[in-house]
Amino acid sequence: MSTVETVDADGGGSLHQRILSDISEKILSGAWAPGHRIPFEHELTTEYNCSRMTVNKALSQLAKAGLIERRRRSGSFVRQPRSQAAVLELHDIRIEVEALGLAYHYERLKRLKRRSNAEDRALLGLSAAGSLLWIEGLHFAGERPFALEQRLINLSAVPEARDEEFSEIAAGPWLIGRVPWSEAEHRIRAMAADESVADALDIDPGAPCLVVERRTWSAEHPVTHVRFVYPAESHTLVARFTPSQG
Amino acid sequence: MSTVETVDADGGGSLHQRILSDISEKILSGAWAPGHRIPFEHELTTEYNCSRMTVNKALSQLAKAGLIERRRRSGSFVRQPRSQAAVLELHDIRIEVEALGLAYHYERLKRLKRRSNAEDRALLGLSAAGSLLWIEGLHFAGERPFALEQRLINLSAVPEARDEEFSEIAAGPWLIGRVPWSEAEHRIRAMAADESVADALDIDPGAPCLVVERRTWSAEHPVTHVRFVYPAESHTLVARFTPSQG
DNA sequence: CGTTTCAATATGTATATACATAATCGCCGT
DNA sequence: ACGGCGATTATGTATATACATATTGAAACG
Repeated sequence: MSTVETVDADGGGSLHQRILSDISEKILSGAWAPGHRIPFEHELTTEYNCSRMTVNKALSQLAKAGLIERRRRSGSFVRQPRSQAAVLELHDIRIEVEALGLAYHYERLKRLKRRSNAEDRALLGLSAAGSLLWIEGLHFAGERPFALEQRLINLSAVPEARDEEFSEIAAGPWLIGRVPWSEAEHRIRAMAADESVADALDIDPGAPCLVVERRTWSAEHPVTHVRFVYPAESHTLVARFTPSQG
Repeated sequence: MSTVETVDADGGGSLHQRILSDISEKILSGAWAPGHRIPFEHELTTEYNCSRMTVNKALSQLAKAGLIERRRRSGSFVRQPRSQAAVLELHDIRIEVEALGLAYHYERLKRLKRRSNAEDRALLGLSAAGSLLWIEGLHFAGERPFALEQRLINLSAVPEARDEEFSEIAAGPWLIGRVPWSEAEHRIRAMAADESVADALDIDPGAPCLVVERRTWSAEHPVTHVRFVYPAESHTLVARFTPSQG
């Protein structure tokens, strides 16, 4: 018979995900040491009561990620470990500037309340529409622009922000004092300044800039997405690493 | 009829690989700009004359790598920051490139043994003079330069490197297999490409680049200082954080 | 006029199947 | 004892199919 039983239906994630995380867990916890042969595909097929394709996809992904190594006719093996983990502080621009011995001040450029569009939702990681706050501001070191800030605030998560003008105080410090964040993600890249950025930062269009974008969650709720644009000369990020176990 | 026609049989790689690399290429070359909707699965199915599963697997992998974003009912789109989703790990460029479905290869440009000068010692954090190795090489994604590597190796800490040519293997993987590192420091910034960098990476002078510098120690001894220069489009760093206690 | 409902559509995930390919094991003949 | 060769086995890659799910756009409704 050719009926397809869809097994899923558990509250959690997909079977694919479960296999992935189960095996990753065993490897990262050390339960399966490097060199250990993990069960054959057909054994996992039995264990998870699923097809070989499903197991195969999960194992292929682990192989691509470098966690395991696959050998025909022999099976799949736990690879020698790589290290990871970063420590890079949530940077407060005021502190950075003052550490340079310069006077800090902040200036709001724009403030706009509106309903979220698809792009906003992608940036914030929102699933449903809702209202949000869009804020643009400039951080100064002495008389020179130091960084441009462009920020989205999810008003469903932080309704109090609706009444804030953010004309004197930057949204970052304001949020930190109010919303306990549980997680953040940074994306760091280089970019050429476009017209409006160049104008705000008082640099030439096309000049290289460092862009740091941060998304913050509080208990699973997206809170804010902020983009800092620094002229290339004004900023270097520093991060220190130590290898995680062996 | 239920016969399965195996189409493969071309001298090159698999169909999966071909789809992956075709699309990666179009995106990295800029032919498909951010926001552009790439063809629907069923269209690619026709173009490559294959099943939806095959296309789906390739697109899913690109989504995981961060190159595209998939939206139900709407299609798949080129993402804003051309990125790959590897966390700011000890980044192995080969793995990054291969995750995009592109062929990786490395090419050594220069190799020089010399006594350290003041600048070298500053970069490595050395107090006394000594001999070191200066290596410059290019990492390729397909035919396109992906990153320029400039490296100093402290020969007092790694004397075995004296006899290595590093013409085929990059120094990174070589060192990892040999020297247990205990600490590393990263500096990240943006920079305009100068003449020589632009020439090596095949971009315009003045184009924005992301620069990642890493200094590595092994038991208090400086081992190596390496600088990776990425064209702005080819790379985004991603880092995740959770607050250290509260 | 706004809202609710519903069908169409594209992706997400799973199944069963088929055949290719690489590596290994064991048999066999010299 | 040794070298070669074929059978076995595990993974690699593709097909066709089935149904779930999210989102959009248009029709129906109050």
